[in-house]
Amino acid sequence: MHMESAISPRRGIAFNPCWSGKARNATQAPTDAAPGSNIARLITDFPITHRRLKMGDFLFRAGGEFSSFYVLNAGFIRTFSVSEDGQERTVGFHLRGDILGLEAIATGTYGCDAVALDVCDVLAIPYDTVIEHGSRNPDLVREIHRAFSAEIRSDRDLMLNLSNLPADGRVAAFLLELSQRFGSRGFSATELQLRLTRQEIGSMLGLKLETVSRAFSRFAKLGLISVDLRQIVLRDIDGLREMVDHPLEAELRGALRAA
Amino acid sequence: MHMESAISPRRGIAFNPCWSGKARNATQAPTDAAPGSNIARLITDFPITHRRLKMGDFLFRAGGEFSSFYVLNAGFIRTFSVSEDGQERTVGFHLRGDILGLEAIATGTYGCDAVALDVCDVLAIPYDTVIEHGSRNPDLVREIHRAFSAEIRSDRDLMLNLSNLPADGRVAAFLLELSQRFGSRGFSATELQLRLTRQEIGSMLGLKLETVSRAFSRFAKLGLISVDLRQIVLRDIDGLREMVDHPLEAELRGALRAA
DNA sequence: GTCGCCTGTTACCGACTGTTACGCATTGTT
DNA sequence: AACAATGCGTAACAGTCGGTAACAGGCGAC
Repeated sequence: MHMESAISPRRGIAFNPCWSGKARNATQAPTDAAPGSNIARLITDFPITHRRLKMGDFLFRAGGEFSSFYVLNAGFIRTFSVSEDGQERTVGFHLRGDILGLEAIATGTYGCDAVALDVCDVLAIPYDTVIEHGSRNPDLVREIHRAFSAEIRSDRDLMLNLSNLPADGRVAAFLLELSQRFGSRGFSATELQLRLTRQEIGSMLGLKLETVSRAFSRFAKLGLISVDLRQIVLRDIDGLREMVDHPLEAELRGALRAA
Repeated sequence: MHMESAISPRRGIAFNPCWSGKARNATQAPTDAAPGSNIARLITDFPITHRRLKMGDFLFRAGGEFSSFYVLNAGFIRTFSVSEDGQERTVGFHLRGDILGLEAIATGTYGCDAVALDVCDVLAIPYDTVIEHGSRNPDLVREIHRAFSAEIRSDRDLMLNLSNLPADGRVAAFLLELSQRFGSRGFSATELQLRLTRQEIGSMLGLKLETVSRAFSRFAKLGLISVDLRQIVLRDIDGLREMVDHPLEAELRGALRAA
């Protein structure tokens, strides 16, 4: 069906261990950095299948039958759901180390679509095998719970942002969160290569693409960032934080400084 | 500290089995109805402590050390988080059968405050004991995963609503969701006793209290509901659904019918 | 009883965001 | 090379929602 990706089963796993480890943001719990890596490390004695995706391939589709969840080993994946009227709404943007498909356990079917934004390498972890291993490996169970729990946390955070911040604040928060996740995974925390269109970003933040565009333009004018299409350079992290915490003042101060 | 509630340890559990069972909404997965009940049923051979709360008591506070999660057996609980600037934002409204505290596993501390809106009876389920039991009871592990997963799902749904619906749509969706949850737990699905202030509802939906108030008034004027302070009677469920799906048309049609 | 406090309702105004439209650059196709 | 399609930036306009304020009702303290 939609499984045109290469499959490469092996014994043991080859989870890329090359993230530099130095968490840039000291306030962040280590489990947040890459929930998937710990789980992958704990699963050492049964075959894991690698799935390779090329750009545009689907890792899973909404409604598809659940049997495995996935740990993203390399590449970028966007998850989104499509409403009855055809509107596509981005749910998340995933980097190396992220876990996908956890939300499918409750109903037995995936709740959203997951599409590769780049060439990806994904570990498929069969759920039944996890359950089986869990009975003799409590650490694995704990680690899975941590991953679940972290997922709930970050969803909650996003929710609070969505419901309480104006457009500029949301966009600033989005950039900061992305920066922090990139940084903790060994990418540059200041030079962000967005793989999402304005449209996709907007649909994740509850904004229209023009609004996202305006926010980027404003930030650039205030010297907070530099924008070149999907290449964003963060120039004033504190300024962006200020934009999240006190959107109005930040706007005013920036305007004064520019004048 | 803040643990002034009565504690009554027992062997085995006495999870109130009196919900009528007939799920009113056939489209709903049974696990959604009361995730906690299944878990409670699976834990039969170790002591569970009941905690009784009176109105205003806290079940847990944000930042408090995590050791147990909780299944609400009777009563109503509101969870909320407080931002640095003192703003209080409602995270959820919980009924009998709901599980609380799952988000705490990742960091080891609770992520929000949970306060009783009424006299409550809560089962405290020590996490360590769950892990221990999980090793010989895979069904328990699965059930916990289902609860986690369902939590993520419902958070996502709420998130999509928040980011994509106008004020009226959000309020209508809130009422419908509440109706369905009340119904599936044996309460009336049409006569809702809100235990939340307009302020608290608004902070959950990303709206100001006046906006919530106005939405209620509009709905009442359109004959969709009757409002008497926190007592709401749903009079036109389909009309409310229409308000969620096509807010503009619903408003117009209603106005025409009223004229 | 009266006062103060809290919750809730309603009105008015202003700010922000969505809508629409247009222009431009890039990419890939014919 | 010309063309269409897509992504992106900008501007004018309109609609929605939040801020402020005034008022009513319930409730407890005094």
